[in-house]
Order: sequence, then structure tokens, then C-alpha cells
Amino acid sequence: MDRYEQVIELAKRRGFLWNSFELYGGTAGFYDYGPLGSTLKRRIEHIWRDLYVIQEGFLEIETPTIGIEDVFVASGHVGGFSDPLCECIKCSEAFRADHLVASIVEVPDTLSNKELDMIIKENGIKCPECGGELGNVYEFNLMFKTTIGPGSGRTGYMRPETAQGMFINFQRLSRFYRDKLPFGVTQIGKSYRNEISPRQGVIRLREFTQAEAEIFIDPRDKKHRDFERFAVTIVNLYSEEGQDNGFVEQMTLGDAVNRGIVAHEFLAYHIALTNLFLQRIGISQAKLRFRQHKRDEMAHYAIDCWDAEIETDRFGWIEVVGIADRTDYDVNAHSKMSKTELAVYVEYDEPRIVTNFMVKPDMGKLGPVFKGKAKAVSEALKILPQEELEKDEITVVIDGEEITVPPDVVEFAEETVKVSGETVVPHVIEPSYGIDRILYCVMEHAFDEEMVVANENDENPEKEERIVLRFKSEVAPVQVAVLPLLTRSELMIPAKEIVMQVRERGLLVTYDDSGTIGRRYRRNDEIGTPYSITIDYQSLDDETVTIRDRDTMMQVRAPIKGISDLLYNLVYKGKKFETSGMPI
RNA sequence: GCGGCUGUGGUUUAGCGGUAUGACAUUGGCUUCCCAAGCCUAUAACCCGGGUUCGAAUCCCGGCAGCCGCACCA
Repeated sequence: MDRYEQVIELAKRRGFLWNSFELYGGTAGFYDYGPLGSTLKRRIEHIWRDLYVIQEGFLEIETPTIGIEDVFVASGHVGGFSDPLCECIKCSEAFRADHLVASIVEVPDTLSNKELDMIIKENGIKCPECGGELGNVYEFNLMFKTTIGPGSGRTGYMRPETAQGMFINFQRLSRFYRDKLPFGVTQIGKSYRNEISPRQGVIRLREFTQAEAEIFIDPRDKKHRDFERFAVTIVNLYSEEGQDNGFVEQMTLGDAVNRGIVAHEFLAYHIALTNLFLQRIGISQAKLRFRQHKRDEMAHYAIDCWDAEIETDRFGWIEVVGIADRTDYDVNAHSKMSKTELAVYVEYDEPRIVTNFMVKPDMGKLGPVFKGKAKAVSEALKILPQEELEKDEITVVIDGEEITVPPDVVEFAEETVKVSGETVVPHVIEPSYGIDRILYCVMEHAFDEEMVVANENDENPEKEERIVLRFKSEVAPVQVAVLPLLTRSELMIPAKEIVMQVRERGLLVTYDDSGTIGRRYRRNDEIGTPYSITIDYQSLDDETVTIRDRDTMMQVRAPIKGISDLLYNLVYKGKKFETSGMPI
């Protein structure tokens, strides 16, 4: 059994996650989160919210998981979120049609399917595997399609990313932030991709949870005002150059920006923030790196893109976060599709005096002469240069028709105006997290087996295996277990009182009196409960209980009074276990 | 989507033509019991559908799912 199997087996058995629809045989690409998995996921999301929503001030929104067709036409997903596939008639092998013609055409990804078909036939391209005839090129789109409303309805798609919901709300969000760049917005929610053949369990799902931030910044200034905070943070950078030459560099983000490895401060700041988040939830530094997208794999609209990658036992390095500079691509795309200006007016520090050449067609005269074409004529006049307008006869071309305009219908002059700012289409920095993958990595990195002495009092102590999930206490689903040493009412009653007290403090606590104390400790080790409270007969004499630390199995004794505050500080405030009571 | 291997209680595993073996876990109980102890008790399984057969978990076909390889992963 490899580590993946061990983790998945534990996850299934102890209620973290399992394949969906098991009752009916299951379907690949869908997973259920059980009671502990859901809680773990919420805690990871909660820390994400703390960093992005509370600390950074990128407030959260929620938009539908179904989108209308226009949205994804504009975003390019209807046309582009698909690949032209081509199957061999003989051996049924499927190939990317654009890859097949790559040696013949320079820009194969711009061709239509018909063009691809033609090129394949004309050049007699055969199946690279068996040499058989190739079938027609077809598109496989990875979006789930649906119908909105009854009957033929209106086409809708399950969103393939939460991002579009934020872009299309640009105007309202910009107004919410009083039209000041930079501003950010976040969304945590489900996205959907109809993967051809999802494998690798929770690593590649058809329905998955994303946590995304879209940060709208001034394209002319990609410095970050708080960059100092992370300038000395050291991360593992796997740059384009590093990938070509096979090295990963540890360096400060300040150096990375200065040396031009990371495009700019804003992107570097968000690499640091991702680094901080992943370590806070328990990803080990040694198994975390940031890989730069190589020029040819980067989406055409991005300037620079870094993936946070986590090393796993079975799958190697997997991508869990993408941090991209998406430029103004999306905002422009939606602006064009919706015919709405999506931009921010940015005032200059000092107003500028600008001399402009102004053209004012007289619509009162143009209207009666040109009737329906008047508007087109006026637009054409506006873009004419001064020397054309100074001629005795002005000619413009409307729909290929040459039209002569008398000079008296248009006034023009040079005007000096005060310009106090300009409209700017913001660029977007996007950290995009795959929460499900991250959750799996947190479980795998927390998973540990160790050999411990079974019975300390035994003369020849035997070692036995202990499975423990070493979760950071902040993400552990169950935070405290309360265990009466024996199933005796004199111990059970005070134990239940402690449960109530700890619950009041907002901690997730379980009560367990079934089986021996050792078994109950191990049960809690296996689900990663960081602290266990045990009530014994001494508790009845002096109002104290023992607290056991999951990782070291050490115990201290502390008073029942104030135990909930103590536990809260242990779980959330980094209080040291050794200073939490009398050592035993 | 293609090829190979696989599918038995919650988990893991034996059986491979006559309704199923064991382990761990789980339930209830006993025991002043601090690291999966012991004793008693109870619950629980042949992936789904079709075929062959007197009889199928076992053989055959199809489906679904998992693993490995190929392809795919904007």
C-alpha cells in the first residue's frame, strides 16, 4: 500500500472523503466529503478567508454556478475550452488535431476544424501510432452544458472557474470600492469541468471547489505598497530557466523581482501570500515549490504565471494554485461582448494641459442632407485629419460609397483642455486555488506512522505501529476529545460538564467513553485530534484533568477551571503545550 | 476513449461450480484500566445486469468502478 492508498483508506474509513454515488456503483470525478472532511475543508477555507478577505480586504462575493452563453463566449470558454480531437479509424487512438499539423502550419491553434481536416487530408497525415486513416476533426468541449428554463430554453453552462462571475460584476464592484485601484474580490465555490477521463481520485474532479481572488490593479504601476513585508521571504522558485537546466532556487522574493525572474512586485507579493497560506495549513516547506509557466504553455493573454506545486508520494509534484497576471484580457473581452465600457477613471496627481484637435459635425445640417447615413458621416468626419477637413470638398467613404460633404457642415479647431485623469482598463492578478487538491495534500503531509512502545510498564516493551494525522491544530476537524478514564458515572458526569464548557468556547469537542483509554487515544490520533482531556479519580479530589498532546503523547495536568480558555489558546493562539500545566 | 489487471462485511483478506474464512474496526456489558490489553455479547459482505447450469461469489458476455500504461488535463 503506498501513501496515497493509506491516506484514502483512512479518509474513507474515518469519514473524511469517499467516492460519490457509491450506492449506485459510483462515477469517476465526483467525491463526497464526510463529517470530518467537510470540517477540515471549512477550516482550510476559513484560513483562506482570514488571509484574503480579512487581512487583504478582498471581500467575498457569490455568483451562480450556472452561467449564460454570452459569458463564456466572451471569456473564450465556448470556443476555446475545448480541443480539436481526431481519432484513428483503425486503432481508435485519439490525437490533438492541431498537434498533428504542427510541422506543416506555423500557427495550428488558429485553424478551424474544417481547415484542420483539409490539411490532414491534403498532406496525407496518418495515425502516428498505427499508420491508419484518421477520422474527422471534432471539438470536445470541457464545459457541462444545460438548458435554462423549460422547452428549448436558453443554453447555459456550469462554470469552469469562479473567476468569470467576478469579472462580469466589474462595474458594481468598482463602484463598491469607490473606483480606486487596486481592489480585490474573492469567491469560494464549486466549478465544473467535464474531464475526459478523471483519475487520481480527488486530484482531478469533475466538480471541485475553487478559491479565487481577482485583484484589479493599475497596469502602469505593478508595484505593491506592502511588498516590504515579503521582500525577505524565501521560497523555492522553479523558474523557466531552472526548468530548462534542472534546478530549483531558494531565494528571497525581493531578489526574484530585482533579477527579473518574477515579472513584478504584485505577482511576487501573491506568491508570498500563497506560500504563507500553504505553510499555515500544514504543507511542508520542503515539498512546496513555485513553478513558472514556460512561455509556450502560458495562456496567450498572461504575462507571467506561477503555479504552487506540492510534492505527493504517488503523483509527484502537483499543481494546487495558479498565480497569474491575466492582464486586461478578461475585462476587455466582457467589455467588447457587452458593448459596455469597463474601466476605471484614474485622476492624475496634477491636471495636464493637453492640446487636442476637435471636430464638431453640425448635426442640424447633416441630418436633413444625409438622412439615415448622417450618423455614419459624422463619425467618419471626426476621424479625418486636419488637412482633409481644410479642403474645399471633403470626401468620406461610407460602406464603400464615396460621399462628398460640403465644408460648412463641420467645424474644427485646436482646443486646449485641462485633463485631470484618464480611464484605465485594469490588469488582473489572479491567485486561483484548487481546494480539493490542497485538502488531499494536507492529509498526506499530515499522515505519519511511527513505532511506539506498547506498554511502558512491561519489562520487555514491544513496539507497535501508531497512525497519526499531524494536522496543524488550527485545521484539525476535531479539536478536543474528552475522555473519562472509566465508564463510571462519577467520572462521566464531570467529563460531560467539561464538554459543555469547551463547547461554549466554540471548540469542536467529542466525548468518548467507549473502549479502553489507549484505544480512544489512538482513535483520536488517527483523525488528528490535537488534544485529549482525561478525567480520572484524581480529578475528583483536586479538580484537575490531564491534557494529552497528540504529537508527543506527553501529558500535563491542569485545573478544570479555565480549561476551555487554555485549550482555545493551544488550538488557535500557538500556546506551548509544555507550559500548559504540571508535567506528568 | 483504447489496452492490461482487479472488484468478497466499515477496512483488509481466504475461498474460485454446492450461499463464504480469518483479522482489525464497530455495538452492548464486566474490570480504580493512561496509550489499539483481557473476558463475555451483538451486528455485518460476494459491484450491477444478463447468459450457461439442477445449482454461479466462482465460468461466459455486457455495464459500472478502481489501479497501471497510452491519449487528454484551456
